[in-house]
Amino acid sequence: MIQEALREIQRGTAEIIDIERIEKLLKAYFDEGKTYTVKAGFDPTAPDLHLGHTVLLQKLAIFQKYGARVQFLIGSFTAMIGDPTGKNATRKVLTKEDIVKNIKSYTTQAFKILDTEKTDIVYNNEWLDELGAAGMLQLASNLTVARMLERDDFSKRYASQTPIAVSEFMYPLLQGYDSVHLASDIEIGGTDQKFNLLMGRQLQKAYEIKKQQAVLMMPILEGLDGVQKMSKSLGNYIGVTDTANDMFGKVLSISDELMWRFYELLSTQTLDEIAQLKSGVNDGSLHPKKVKEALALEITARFHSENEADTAKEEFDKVHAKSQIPTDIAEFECDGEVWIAKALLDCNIEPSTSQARRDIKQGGVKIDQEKVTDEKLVLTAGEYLLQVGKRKFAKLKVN
RNA sequence: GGUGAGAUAGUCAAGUGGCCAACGACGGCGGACUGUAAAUCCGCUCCCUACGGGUUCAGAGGUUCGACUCCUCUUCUCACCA
Repeated sequence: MIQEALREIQRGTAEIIDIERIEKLLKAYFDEGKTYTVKAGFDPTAPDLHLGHTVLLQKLAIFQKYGARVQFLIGSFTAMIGDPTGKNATRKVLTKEDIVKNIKSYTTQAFKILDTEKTDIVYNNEWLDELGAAGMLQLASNLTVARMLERDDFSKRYASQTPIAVSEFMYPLLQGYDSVHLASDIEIGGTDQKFNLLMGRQLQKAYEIKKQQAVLMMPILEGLDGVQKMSKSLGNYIGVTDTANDMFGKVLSISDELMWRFYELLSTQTLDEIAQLKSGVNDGSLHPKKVKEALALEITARFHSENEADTAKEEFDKVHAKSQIPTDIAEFECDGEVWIAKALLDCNIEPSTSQARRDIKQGGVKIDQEKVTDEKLVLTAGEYLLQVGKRKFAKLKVN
């Protein structure tokens, strides 16, 4: 029983520090029904979650299955500093209003995966506000500058002459202090959080709370490009609130290599099943596209419904496999005669008339399925279906 | 506080008086090929109803027929010293 739980917990992890402790906690749960706490911090800087976040959430859900109470920590205080992790520039600081606004949409999305009953939402400003300057100084005395600069992202930024604000140095300390206050048994986060997560262990020791959290790190999910981490600012993300169509299409657009990564980190298929799929693709008995479709269906169904996922697939096949026109197309209207380049701009499918001209020149623009060759074309009254490239569509009615 | 180096398009990075809307790389976009994949190949990549015009090289002034390139001040970054 414990072994099985451990296996599930270890799945897809990048690194676990102090696995013995996790084992003990599980044992206490199975033997005596004792619960324990797992902390995970979330930064309410953006209102939307994407699949990268759900990797963590799914792991938390596994823990809940095996007796954990999740401490869903909202970095309401630390958000005002801005976590430097993975950023190459100082993050802009949010106002309290922004944060409150983000939190609500954030938690509703998270509870699509987490068990509400076994989750405590906590805000770190509750205890960090109290800390005060003296508390801060005491906290800061636990860390040397040299050690701080060992951190990968700090040293990189330093080397590339990107500014680092002193306030950013406080971030790992405060995050670590959260673990002291909450007396967490386990904390999970991405590998990029290693420094911060370990700080929790170190501070728990320094503050003598008689326990040191185990640390579990998940790999960082790559974005659609397969290279950089999934993030909103890079625009390579699949959002939890994306429409079923978008979600399905986005999953299908990832590379075959990346697909296995997504399987490992996002699918609920067992590792054995995944291995089977993999060998099937390798010996040619399974088409990789079929496997990718199955993944896209699974993920889409998780955030919408199976019906919607199926519809998304049909829609997708219609548009791309048979190159027909999608069902839902944004519609626009305008008066009088319009120059084609301007029309494309007004319909938001081209960023400028210059770009529109270029695309026309290169044969990338179609009206009612017909390639446009004349870049001076003027649209007179009537209805048109405009298309740029393969995926940008718009309907325009000229009055 | 002192001294020195630096700031160029989405990013990195050339350019040190006219040949610069600015080499190159990456990214992005369009096309071919496909499985809306990846890889590869071709083209494009500031804006403007365009064989022309307008606005760009941190910001503000100045020198010059002419400045991304020279001078002055300002802002920001980095290094060394204190």
